[in-house]
Amino acid sequence: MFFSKTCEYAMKTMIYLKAEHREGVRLGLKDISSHINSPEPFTSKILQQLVRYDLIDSVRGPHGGFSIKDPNAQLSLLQIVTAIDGDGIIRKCVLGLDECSAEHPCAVHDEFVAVRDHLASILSHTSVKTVADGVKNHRKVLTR
Amino acid sequence: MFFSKTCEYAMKTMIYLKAEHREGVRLGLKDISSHINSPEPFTSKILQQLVRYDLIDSVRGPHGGFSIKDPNAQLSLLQIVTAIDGDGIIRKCVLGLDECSAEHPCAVHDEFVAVRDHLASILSHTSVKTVADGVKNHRKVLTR
DNA sequence: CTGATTAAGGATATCTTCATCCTTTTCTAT
DNA sequence: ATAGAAAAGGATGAAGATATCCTTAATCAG
Repeated sequence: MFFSKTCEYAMKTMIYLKAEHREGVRLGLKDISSHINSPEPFTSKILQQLVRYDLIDSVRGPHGGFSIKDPNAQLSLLQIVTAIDGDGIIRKCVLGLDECSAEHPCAVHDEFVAVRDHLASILSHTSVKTVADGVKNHRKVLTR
Repeated sequence: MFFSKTCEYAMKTMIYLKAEHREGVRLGLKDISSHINSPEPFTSKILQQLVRYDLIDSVRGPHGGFSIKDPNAQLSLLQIVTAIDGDGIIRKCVLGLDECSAEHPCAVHDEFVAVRDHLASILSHTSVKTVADGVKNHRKVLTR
């Protein structure tokens, strides 16, 4: 409910690719969608988006597949979310007003600034690596 | 982005009705939708929902219109949100998993529990009355 | 070079959300 | 009683999100 289905699958994909990452190894569409429990053709489109956003690499043909673009870069959940859903959840007024700020606040602005800052902080401070480590250790899951 | 358009309009409607409330006075569809900047026919449907959820009263005919059901009851934003959007934003897994809990956590469960609790707390502790007072004082707005 | 494999791309289908329109019902004032 | 006003209800339309399918392009193994 926080994020679009596309964004959910994108996050799970990135976490899975990170958790399973090994130098020179690529993971195929079937592998990915089965492990994150997502519809194959739809996941294919999302993988294309992630390639265009330079978050992952792709190679066609036998032993082709997908791998995270820069395994050493520090990637946050916020980067994935903003690439797919945009920054609306962080920036847009809760009541849908075009102009809403501390100077010109909507009826509930003051009540929600803290929640949105909290969300933004969690998103920007949570790295895909950290989350992927939890999955590798089998303490956290991507399905069920 | 947090809430559906329907829910945004519903919240603005409830806040407006509360702010303008006077004993025995009703506000019409045109009045409401113009003051909260929402499409009239769509707002009409939402008003019907709010009547069914017992959040507002309606009267037909000349001098008919809408008014909040129980002006003395303490109504929170959470009650409006759950009536319209359900409790998904509070309860559903951020990654869309059916089973996700502290015992069986998804990859990002631990990172998001605090944010969701924060949101739930704000929603349940913010009363429509408090928010409507800000609008009455012209410190907060419902349009632009 | 050829065939098998896998991702990319384009067209299309389905579902939900957002939105409008028209008719019916109810209520008030005269 | 009747006419006008206003909400209720039902049918429908438009747009976006979600999802699928089929063809094309790239890559690799033999």
